[in-house]
Amino acid sequence: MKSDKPRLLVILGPTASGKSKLGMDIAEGLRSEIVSADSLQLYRHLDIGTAKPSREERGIVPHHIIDIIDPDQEFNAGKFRAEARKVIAELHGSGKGIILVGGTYLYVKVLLSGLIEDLPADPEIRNSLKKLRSEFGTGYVYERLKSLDPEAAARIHANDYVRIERALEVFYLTGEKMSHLQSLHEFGEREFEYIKIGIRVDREELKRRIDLRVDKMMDEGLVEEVRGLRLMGYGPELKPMQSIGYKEINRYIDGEIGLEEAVGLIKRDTRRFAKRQMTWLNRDKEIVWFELPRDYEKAIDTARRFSVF
RNA sequence: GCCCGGAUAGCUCAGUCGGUAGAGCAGAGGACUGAAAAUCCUCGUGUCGGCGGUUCAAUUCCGUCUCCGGGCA
Repeated sequence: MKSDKPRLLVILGPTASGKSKLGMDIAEGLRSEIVSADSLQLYRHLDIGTAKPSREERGIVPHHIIDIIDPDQEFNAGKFRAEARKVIAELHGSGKGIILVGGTYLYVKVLLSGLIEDLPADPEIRNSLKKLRSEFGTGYVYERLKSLDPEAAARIHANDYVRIERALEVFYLTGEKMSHLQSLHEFGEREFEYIKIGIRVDREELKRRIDLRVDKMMDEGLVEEVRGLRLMGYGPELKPMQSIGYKEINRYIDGEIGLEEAVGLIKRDTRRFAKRQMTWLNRDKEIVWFELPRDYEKAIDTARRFSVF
């Protein structure tokens, strides 16, 4: 029974696990294109530090949702969802295979399972909440959430300001409790057919790969890239400039730390990031796992069989 | 060779007026519904350098040995 839902091959794995290469290898010769679910590769001018696929690679296999906004533009999971659905509809319409390569699990999740509708971010509400926080402290803001939406407060830690702010924002935006809206939604949407392929890499091996990759970024001129961004007027306070690699190099440029120290911190933070990514992936029971590099051929084989179907 | 310091968690060190010990960093695990490469939570047993002695009890006091600093010859 053939459905006309778009079919997605989803490739998941921690940073530096070889997702992009695997995606490319699968796509080649399959009339497939890659949709990137990466919260940083979508910024222009952040190339080296985000390990963005090169021009040549993108010439061989078209990539989408890369280089779509400037570093000072706002982006979020909701915008990703809208953009990705649009791209996928187009690809599906022209009969192309679709490979979703995801480093940002939240983006993959909201694309595949939906998002509470009509709940955009509101900068004004956020700013006034931030003012409240700086005046009276996070605890005060948390108490407010407790009185307005105790269920949400119970699930959010008193120090997790980002989530406290969002839950309050939702309440002020809609007059409804975020906890209630979440219980209605529960990620129940199934708009696509998909298979999730997960890449597992031995911990020591991943550490080696991360170290190598960071050294390579330095050789390729990460410092120059960050200097260039600063010259273009993109300051260290911007969201993408606070991400791993950019944050540390900015501190180096501003004389806070030495270059070697910066490189060490990038490696460490990348390792920690990979662990956080794995926390998501380990919990996702839909993932079919492949140990790399050992199961490389097997992974490609499984993917092709799904795509050709 | 002599004198003075050190030797305690993977690393740097604190501490126990004698009752088998704890910080920082590193590391590990977890949460996550428009900031997500963000944000946040939890986790510290280790021959307290070896061997003797004193003591009800020694990682702690004493002796001795080993190693590492520094100084004097």
